[in-house]
Amino acid sequence: MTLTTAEENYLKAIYHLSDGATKSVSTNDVAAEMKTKPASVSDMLRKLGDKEVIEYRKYYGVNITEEGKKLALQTIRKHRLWEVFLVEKLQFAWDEVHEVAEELEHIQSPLLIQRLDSYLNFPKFDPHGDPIPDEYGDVRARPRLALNEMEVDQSGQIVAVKDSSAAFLKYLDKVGAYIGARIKVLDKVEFDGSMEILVDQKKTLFMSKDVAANILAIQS
Amino acid sequence: MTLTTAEENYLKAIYHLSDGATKSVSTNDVAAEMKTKPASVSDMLRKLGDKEVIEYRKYYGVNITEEGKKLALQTIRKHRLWEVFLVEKLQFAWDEVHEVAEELEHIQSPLLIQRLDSYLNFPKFDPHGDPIPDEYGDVRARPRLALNEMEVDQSGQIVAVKDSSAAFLKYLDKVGAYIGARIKVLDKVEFDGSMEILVDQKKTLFMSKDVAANILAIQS
DNA sequence: AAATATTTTTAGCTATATCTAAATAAATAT
DNA sequence: ATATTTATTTAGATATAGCTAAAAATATTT
Repeated sequence: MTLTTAEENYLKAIYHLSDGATKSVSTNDVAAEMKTKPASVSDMLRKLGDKEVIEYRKYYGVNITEEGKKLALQTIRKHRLWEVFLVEKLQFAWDEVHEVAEELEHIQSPLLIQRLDSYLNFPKFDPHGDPIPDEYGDVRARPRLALNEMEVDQSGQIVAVKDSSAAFLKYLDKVGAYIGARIKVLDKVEFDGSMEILVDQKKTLFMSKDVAANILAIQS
Repeated sequence: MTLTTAEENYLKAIYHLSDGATKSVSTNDVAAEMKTKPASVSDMLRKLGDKEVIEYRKYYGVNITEEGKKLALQTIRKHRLWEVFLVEKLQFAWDEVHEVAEELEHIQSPLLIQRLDSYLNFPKFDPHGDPIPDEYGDVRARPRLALNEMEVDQSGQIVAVKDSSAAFLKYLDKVGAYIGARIKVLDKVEFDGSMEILVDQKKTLFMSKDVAANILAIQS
């Protein structure tokens, strides 16, 4: 099953709106997400239904099929790998990558994606901390938890931030925390919830509970 | 002036067919190059004429304009930079890059190309030895000459091969010659035209006139 | 210079992806 | 349970990019 660029974009939107293929999605929601008119969406849903990537019952919204989920995850995989490339290799900022990745994700070449993945050292998360599905569409999305929820002696890796304001990112950069950093909780003060964190097995970092609550990590 | 992907491809074809904007090009030639029908080409020529990237006189073929030349060179620049990326960074083979680069060249992001250029260290030639235009469309295509036309003590850089058969490429690889290699002519035997070449200031290479005639270099 | 051949264009059709306006189905309120 | 509102679909346009078949212009032969 091959999809056009437009179909791929719609399918991706439906996948996102359906919260990873669980709930069903309305025509209006898709129109809002895609910034098109409901009439255009109806048309596209019929097409995607014919291709059996969604289950479409007129007037009752759509559910993504297993096949559709697989295709959507492939597109998401490509998008996120390109984001990693743009940030790590071409020095793009977090907020500059989305639009370009939106174009790059539609390049058709399995070899290209395979090689890119390898070149980037098989990253598991994109620069925003979102997980990158593997080539079979599996997302090994280990549950993310805020740093303040971790216990003393637990180790993990920073994968995202809740607050992505310039001020907060600047602060993180200054203290040497970053997406991908390996961390370990050295101490947790019961009184105010502030924490002592070991970063990359060398730097020690003190942070308030407020800061810790805005940093997301996976346990390892 | 912005062009669609299809328009960009036609313009590139016209640029190539017109031998770098000199001669005029017929509808049939464009149709052959683009693998479409002359009727489709007529339509497209009218559009490109309206956008003033070509000068179109019905029944008399087209000439590319200065504006069109600039745009075509930008597309060519992007194509060739991506080819360098695919070969140097993602280990693609020479003959695997064209189709993917054909897709990548249409990504619209000046920043992306600027950064890619810098990341690749401002290459002047693509993996086939074709020159990469700069961001103003200037092609500093220093004249290429066959190795056997160079004189003793002259230095240069290998930029292309005439014979790109697998056998010849294999041979070159084996003896340590490659696109981009810096070379110097150490000796030239008058009797049979065979040559002694210094490669990258370390390896010395003996080659027959036949081989030398199939290697293209620029002088430095 | 007229006839023939070739090239190019036009006219009309198809498919994708969008739109607006009108019609219809479903959901909500009275 | 009927009326009203909201959501969705259908019908009929538009633009791009392709096609075939027929018409027209140019080029080549005789």
